[in-house]
Amino acid sequence: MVESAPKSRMSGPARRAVITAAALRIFAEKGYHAASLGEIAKAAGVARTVMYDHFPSKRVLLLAVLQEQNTALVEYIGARITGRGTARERMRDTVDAYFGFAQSRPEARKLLFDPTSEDDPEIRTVRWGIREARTKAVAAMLAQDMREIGVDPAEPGAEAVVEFIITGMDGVAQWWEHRPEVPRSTLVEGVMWLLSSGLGPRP
Amino acid sequence: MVESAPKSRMSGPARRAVITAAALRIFAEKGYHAASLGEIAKAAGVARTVMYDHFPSKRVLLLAVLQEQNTALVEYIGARITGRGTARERMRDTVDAYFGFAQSRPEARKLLFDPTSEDDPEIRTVRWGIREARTKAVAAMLAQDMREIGVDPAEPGAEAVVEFIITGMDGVAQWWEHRPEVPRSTLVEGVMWLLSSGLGPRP
DNA sequence: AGGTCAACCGACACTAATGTCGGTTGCGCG
DNA sequence: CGCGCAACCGACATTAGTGTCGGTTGACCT
Repeated sequence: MVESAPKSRMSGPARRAVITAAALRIFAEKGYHAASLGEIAKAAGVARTVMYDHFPSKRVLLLAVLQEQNTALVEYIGARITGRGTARERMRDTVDAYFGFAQSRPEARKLLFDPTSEDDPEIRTVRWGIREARTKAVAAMLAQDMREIGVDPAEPGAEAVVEFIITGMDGVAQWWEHRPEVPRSTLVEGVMWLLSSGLGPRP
Repeated sequence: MVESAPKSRMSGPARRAVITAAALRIFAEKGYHAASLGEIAKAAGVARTVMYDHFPSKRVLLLAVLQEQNTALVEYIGARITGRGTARERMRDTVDAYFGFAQSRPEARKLLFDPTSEDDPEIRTVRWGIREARTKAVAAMLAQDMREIGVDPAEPGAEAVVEFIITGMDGVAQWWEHRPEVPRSTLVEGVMWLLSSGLGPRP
């Protein structure tokens, strides 16, 4: 054989990591259906059929990537939220941590939170669970503030506001990808400003 | 032939309308790639190949649906925004009109504004244009308010806030689909409350 | 050293989708 | 009435993607 390229043979876990990394990129860029295993395999530097030595199907591969990135998110946010300081300080830290995650892992943010209309029921369920976990976390943070100003966090209007805030943050994160020169602190200030005083005068 | 079902033969425009209506539903439900022409044809009550007598390709069909729904949106919002009243009143009317659109045409909202990662460049361009038009409209509305409170609408922080508001509204609209019993006015009040005073005391 | 396990791959079968072609038939219009 | 256009359809060609199978070979372990 005139073979020249010494394709490195990796250990199972190492190869799996390479594959999930490639899959994250491709899935985030094209969406689940438009992404093909062949393309992901190519990006991971292996033949297409090798995929099946590591993951039983494309669907399971996506689910693995989702789980992986979700734990990465939890670790990322958790590591930066000490839980110290006033409610406002903790909120600010959380907002900042979320933008930090969006900055350092844009594909992960996209894959985890962009509302792509998916037909597969299990995928739908998993993604909804991830999204809901985030919603709950934010709602819990805001519940205290709301009670203090005399608003029942369980009332529909309050829930809607929580959704507003969460998806609004995502929107800012998306927008940020097109304007990476804007410093993170500017985003945090803008969000905190709106959250604390609406369109009223800036403090 | 023992044919019994008298499949009605429609005029060209009428059939096209049926097809785009079906396509809107299926595209919104499954996304572009997961939706198949066969399925849409079935929903429209015709054989699959009839699709090609009315639209040259699946891609063009989607673009047609997008244009159609976008003009529907513009008409819907435009018809409800008189432009009279104070800035706050107009803003309230706009928010209400948007939720009205989301309520009466949930699939259209989904198709037009959910950020699905699409690979086709032309589709991407069209959808981005639609989204940007909405952003511009909102930014123009808010510019006046911002100037009045001493904020330059062109500064990055202000832009980010506009993105926050727009995607936040979308988030509320999505959430509303799961809680349709909540009256529209509650959503409008919630949004207006946050926009005018943040998480401060409700007026 | 040599044997075993797993990483790796090419060829194949299968499915589902898009798009084409030729033909048929209902409906409007002179 | 009859003529023609266009709405409609079934059969086909083609492509692209998923998942399977058998075989090869490198690396580790005793």
